[in-house]
Amino acid sequence: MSARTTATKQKLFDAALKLVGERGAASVTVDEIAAEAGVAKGTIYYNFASKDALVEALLRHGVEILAGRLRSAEEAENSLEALVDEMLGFWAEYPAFGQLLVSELWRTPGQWHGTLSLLRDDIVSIVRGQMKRLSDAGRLPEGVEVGTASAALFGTLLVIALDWQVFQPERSRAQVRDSVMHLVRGLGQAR
Amino acid sequence: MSARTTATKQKLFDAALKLVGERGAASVTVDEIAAEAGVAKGTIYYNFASKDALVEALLRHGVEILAGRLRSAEEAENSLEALVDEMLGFWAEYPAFGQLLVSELWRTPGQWHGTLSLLRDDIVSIVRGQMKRLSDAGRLPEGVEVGTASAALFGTLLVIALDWQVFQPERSRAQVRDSVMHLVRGLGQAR
DNA sequence: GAATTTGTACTGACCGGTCAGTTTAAACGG
DNA sequence: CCGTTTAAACTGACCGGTCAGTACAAATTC
Repeated sequence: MSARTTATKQKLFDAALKLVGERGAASVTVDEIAAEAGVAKGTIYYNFASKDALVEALLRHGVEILAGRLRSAEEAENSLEALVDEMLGFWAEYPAFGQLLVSELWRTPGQWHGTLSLLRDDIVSIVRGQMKRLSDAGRLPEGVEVGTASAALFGTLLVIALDWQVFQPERSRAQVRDSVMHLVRGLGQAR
Repeated sequence: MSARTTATKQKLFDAALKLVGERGAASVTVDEIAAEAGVAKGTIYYNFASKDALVEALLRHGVEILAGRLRSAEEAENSLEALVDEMLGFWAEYPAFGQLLVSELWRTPGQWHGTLSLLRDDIVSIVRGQMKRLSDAGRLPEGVEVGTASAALFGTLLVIALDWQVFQPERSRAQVRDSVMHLVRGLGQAR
């Protein structure tokens, strides 16, 4: 794939992410994405088979970035706090991706349900790794199951980030992070 | 409003909720809703000004039911646990409403953003009431703010319920409720 | 108390606009 | 050159919304 092609796809991802995140995949037109990206409509269809294929690639691309960052964060500091912090940072940086994900992830037989299930597992399994460490160290309250807890933590961080941006934008990222940390630390240090 | 009209609107709500929850408001057609409800398309436009107006009415209707239940639950047993249990029960009963809400609630300038902000406040303020009780009794960990925590709890319950239904349907409602309760009890009894 | 009017709820064929996707011929760039 | 991009016109299916007309029951009239 040439550098030129890569640049074009990146422009399309940026444009699509902005519009689709704001208004939903179904109500954004291909012409709008092309205009936002400063690219001819034909270019979209040269690079992607269809509108759906573009959105699916966007989903994969976003999750890839998130997963990469989480692994880096884990490498730098092997703790649940580091993971939470990195994740919150990601949502702050790509709020539109959070909106896209939250509105598609739990759609039962949606067109991207298969893809999204796999992508969700990518992220949740990283979180689960850290949870497992806590569990093995006996630092998880009894009655809390690792599988449920890691899925819940991922979902919770997602909605807290969205809620913060949409309904409580006056709060600083540090404030939100600290609030979440209190909860997570409480979890990690119970009993 | 006649009994006949009420029945028709109820059929329309049921049909719209099912389809819109599954596939999103934008990609469901008015003809489909009419067919699902066993009603002619014209009937929809006789009862509602537009497709958007139908969805907005649906949103209000759903939140009304939820808020009503939460207030009843509070009356029966004045505790955070009772609230959580009732809420989880509601999401279990109306999963499609959860899907609708989660995919529209955080859309920045969406067509229903104004309405949804108010509806969200209805629910969150009920939760906040219980949180405040805990806070006044000194049973909330320091550093946790009531406003943030109640919004977070509402969002968290929503996504946990959705995640359960979509990705972990093998878990029983009791299991999920108990997991959440562990977290909430932990919160309520800290320090 | 039969005939007629009125109001309300509902029907479904139809219209006009929108949008995904196609086509083509020409330009660009490495 | 060949892979990529452009610009613009075009197609056709689809969909929100309309509207003339139907159904029917309750009120009104004679």
